[in-house]
Amino acid sequence: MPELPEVEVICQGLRPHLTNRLITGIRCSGKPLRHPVPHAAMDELLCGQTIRTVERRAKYLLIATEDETLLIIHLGMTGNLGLFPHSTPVKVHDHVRWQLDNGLELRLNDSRRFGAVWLLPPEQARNREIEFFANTGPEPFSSLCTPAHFMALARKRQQPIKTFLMDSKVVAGIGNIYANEALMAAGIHPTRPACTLLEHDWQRLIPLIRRILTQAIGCGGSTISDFINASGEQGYFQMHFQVYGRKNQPCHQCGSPIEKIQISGRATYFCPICQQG
DNA sequence: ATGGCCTCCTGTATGC
DNA sequence: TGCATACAGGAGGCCA
Repeated sequence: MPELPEVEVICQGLRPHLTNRLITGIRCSGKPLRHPVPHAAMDELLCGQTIRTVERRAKYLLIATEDETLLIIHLGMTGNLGLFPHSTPVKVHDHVRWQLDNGLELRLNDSRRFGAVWLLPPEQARNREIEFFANTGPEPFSSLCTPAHFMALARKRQQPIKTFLMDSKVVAGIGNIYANEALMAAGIHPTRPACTLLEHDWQRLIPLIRRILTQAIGCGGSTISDFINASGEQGYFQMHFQVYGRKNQPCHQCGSPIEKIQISGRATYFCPICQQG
């Protein structure tokens, strides 16, 4: 899926096109995504509303209207959002289309249908951190992301640090790619038990997580197979991967072959020489 | 409470 | 070429 950088790139790309646009109609394929698409609720609460803000929280895109109704979109593994003229032929896996008053429509295309769409009425939307994001950890860039935060949650966690970083209850937005890359940058072995990281480890790791996410956003995200931004352009951060997808290729730091293992069922890449910490 | 496994679904790559 | 199998950016549920 799009991880935090890819959702941020889509969010920034869509914002100028969606802000102050009127939603005039909603079309659905009828196929469920992760959950049934709330078509009727969107017809009732979203149609005729003007979009005021477009934001990101974790890997979710948040689109709020003038009366503070909140449309929440998650892209799962293969979800893509793009703007197209109404007349553009609908593609296979175009599951939701939000029609706008300027002849364009926002289309959610998702072949695997692991994505999801929710609609929160104004009251719930105002309390979204409690109503919807109660189990979502702080943003990586938030001042809440301190060594103390991570150490408190990791205190009894024997699980691998990589799995811990990917736990959205711990910190939002870090998926498989950026967990791999951040641990490489910090020289930390991905299987190291989370509870064994000391304060100075977190003091090093947290800024590296932020740096990598920032660089990825600056590159327009990472395009592995099918990620494209809202304008249909690819991202280029994959050119900067140090470990992800580089099994048996030489480490850019020391030249030894990058190894690939499974951790909690997820592909994990690391340099056995550079990541002994 | 913790951690590992499985599932949702489709497309693509790989191997026989 | 054709078919079977493995694997892929997420995340939540279930079970030990």
